[in-house]
Amino acid sequence: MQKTFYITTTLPYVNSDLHMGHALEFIRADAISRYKKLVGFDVFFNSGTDEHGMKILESAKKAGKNPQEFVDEAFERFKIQTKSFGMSDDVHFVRTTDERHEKSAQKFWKKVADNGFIYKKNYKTKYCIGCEEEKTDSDLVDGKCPIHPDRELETVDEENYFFAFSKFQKPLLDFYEKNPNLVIPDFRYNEAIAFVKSGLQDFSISRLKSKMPWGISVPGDEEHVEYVWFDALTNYISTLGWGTDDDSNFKKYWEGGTPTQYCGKDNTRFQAIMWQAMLIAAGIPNTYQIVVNGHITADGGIKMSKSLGNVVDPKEISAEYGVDALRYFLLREVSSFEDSPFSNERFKESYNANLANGLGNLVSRVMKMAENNLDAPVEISEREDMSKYFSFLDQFEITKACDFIWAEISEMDKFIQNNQPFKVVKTDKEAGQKMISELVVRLYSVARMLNPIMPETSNKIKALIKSNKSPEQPLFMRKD
RNA sequence: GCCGGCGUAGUUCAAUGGUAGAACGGGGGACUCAUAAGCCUCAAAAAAUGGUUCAAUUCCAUUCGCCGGCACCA
Repeated sequence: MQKTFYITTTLPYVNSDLHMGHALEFIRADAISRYKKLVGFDVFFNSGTDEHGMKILESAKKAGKNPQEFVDEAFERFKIQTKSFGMSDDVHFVRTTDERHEKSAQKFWKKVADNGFIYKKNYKTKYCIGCEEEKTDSDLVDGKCPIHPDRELETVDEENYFFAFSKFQKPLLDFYEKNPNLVIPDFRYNEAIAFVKSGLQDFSISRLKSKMPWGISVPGDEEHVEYVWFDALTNYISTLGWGTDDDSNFKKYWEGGTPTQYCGKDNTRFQAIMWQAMLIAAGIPNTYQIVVNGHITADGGIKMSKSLGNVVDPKEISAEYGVDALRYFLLREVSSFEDSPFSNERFKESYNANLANGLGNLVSRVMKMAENNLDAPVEISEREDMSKYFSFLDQFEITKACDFIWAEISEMDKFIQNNQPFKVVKTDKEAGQKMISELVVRLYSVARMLNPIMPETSNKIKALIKSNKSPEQPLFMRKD
């Protein structure tokens, strides 16, 4: 039977547009998904939108829409935006307002409750009337709302459901012990373990429907809805039909594979700790691996922010330079695990150096020689060994995998310079043709390796080779 | 405050107890198949102080600077 592979992104809160960090996460997961397909896995790639909660309710109200209408429109925008990232066509989008997800999430709640890990108790929190929202201790400055320091904070005291998170300290630590590669990179794993070691407190996981109706009803209690994060995290298995009549995908891809999750570093706690505890609580196998990305910063490692005017929108990059160029930068120039800077200047420099002058120019020079000097397209065998390249991807070292490809590009340029097939072919046709054919074979292998990284470009190069044509337009036009 | 990490050419990153590598950017050169691309070549770096050592960029300590983690942020 074909081996299966499951991979997921986190679900962006559908309230706002996708930013560069989302592009990074989505494109990384997409690249890994394509790589697994390339090496023969049956892949289930999950992504989608988180659509419940107070903030969405408020945004909908502001826009004068009912929340369902609001999230429906937002989801359409989301889908269009992911197109500009070059996501695979077969990605499964889950929405937390899907009926299927709601059923699954309720079933999950019930399971955790049946296992004795959900209970009711009073929940006290502080509420700022100025902001009209609950405040946590970390929101407060000197015990006051930083936005409305003159107003007294109200204490909210209501009955809520709680998740018995504290009972999972030992189970989690045991699980971590047995799975030393759960979280990549290791320094993020260390942070998560340190957090669990410092002690866990139970969490409130519901809200009173009378105050916040936009959520999934708590099974057996119509007065409450599930608090967003408890609901949202279950998407990773609801998308596979867990807890529904047809859970064959869950069995096939989650239980039968190595479920892998991508997330940003701000999300480590949710994915590596809470979600894992929830899975244990429900008696469901844990995630196999969690890959944590760094953040995209502006030049100088500072935060991107509207007020500083240094925000770079992935949609705009994609529109100006093409989807594959955006993918290239995020997969090669952005560190696989650490924070990395992104600016228009950096992007353009890298684009010109590596895509226009590097890859694009090489395709033109090789294929021009082939077109002019070979009588027929070169026969290609797809059997050659690419294990070294693949081994980087197995470790999610995507930048190193790209370095490997570009090292080959550079080798080919040097080969042409040193051996001058364009000259040889004039004096010794056979020898020249042989060299050119070899170059075409090597170019094809570059195209194969590019498949997960730059799928469109990969296909274009393969098509040129199969028809023995040079590109009519440069693959990547130089930008000045 | 506590814990962890980092500080290397203009920039982004490597490696290493014994001559510090690369890429981009900058200077120069020969060539021409190619997108004035490619190739060759030159200049250019270890935050500071002290210690261990025959030898420290690497190990240790201190100072300075930066970053991350320290729970309801979905």
